[in-house]
Amino acid sequence: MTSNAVPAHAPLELESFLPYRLSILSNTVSQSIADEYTDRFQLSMTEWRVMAVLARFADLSAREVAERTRMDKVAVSRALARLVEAGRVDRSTHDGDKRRSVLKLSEAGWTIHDEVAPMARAHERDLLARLDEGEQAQLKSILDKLMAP
Amino acid sequence: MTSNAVPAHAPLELESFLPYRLSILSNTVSQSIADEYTDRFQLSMTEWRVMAVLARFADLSAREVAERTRMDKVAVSRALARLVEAGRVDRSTHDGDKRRSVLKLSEAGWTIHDEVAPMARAHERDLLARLDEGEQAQLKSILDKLMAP
DNA sequence: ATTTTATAGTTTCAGATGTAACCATTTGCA
DNA sequence: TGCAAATGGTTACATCTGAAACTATAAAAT
Repeated sequence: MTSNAVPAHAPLELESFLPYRLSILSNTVSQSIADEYTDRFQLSMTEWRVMAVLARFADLSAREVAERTRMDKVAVSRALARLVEAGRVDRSTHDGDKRRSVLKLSEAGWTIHDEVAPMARAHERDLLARLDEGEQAQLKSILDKLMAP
Repeated sequence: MTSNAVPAHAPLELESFLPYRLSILSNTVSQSIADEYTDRFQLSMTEWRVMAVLARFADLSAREVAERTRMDKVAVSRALARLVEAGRVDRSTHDGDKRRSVLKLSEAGWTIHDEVAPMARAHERDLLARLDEGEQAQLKSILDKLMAP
């Protein structure tokens, strides 16, 4: 009497489940980049992200760094403490608002940045080399749509 | 004398840097799914991943679960400890090899699975709804290429 | 002006994570 | 056979992480 049967379970097919695939791909890529700088510069992935944002936008506050990196403000606070301690980021106080910090890469910070950034770009290039021109454009456009607010 | 100038720093443009975009997208998607089951079932993201794999492939060993989820074997061991403790996974010992465990979802595990899996699929559907048919096929094909070994 | 509310940032605590060391069992091979 | 190397899995440790509580300052409301 199969007409009364309990509906079969419907497990996710992880191999083709988009959130799962994105997670695997993202972790693989980020980790392989991080592997190149963590040992060499004693730099964590969160610290590098903060540095990359400060390289692009100077004089941000910690909150603005958190917004741009999409990291937790606590994580940013801790990453900054280490970066300032290591002399890689200069921190001062905002003129008109003593709560806000004003952050920028130091000389030493820029030196590290200028070594790590090309490595990161090389990884991106290697990854994109698996796609032809058209596919690269498609990917960009698709990510735009998936990430639209 | 600009011909002698030091080369300008070349910061990454994070907005368009692929590894960064993948990371943001992946975290946003996975987290929004997890938000729906963590509180309701006291289930962590790693635990859910283990359950999803065991739903699809029964009688795996812990090492096989680690392979399929791409999680660390320690993370798997701990997730399994909690799942077994909570009665969501049944663990026995392999007949011919006393080192290996044999894992499967329990009744209670299946009950939870059958609530969470449709939620996860709904999220994937909502995400893919931002793309037309052609784009969905392109994305699939592009991910295949980016994730090829 | 004074009080309330909001914001920037840090600290604390409790849980999660990865690496390395570890135990038990099995396999390979002398 | 017996012993070294490999494998499945857990434990210990040190680090990292997020939520909530906290401090200091600024903005808004009365």
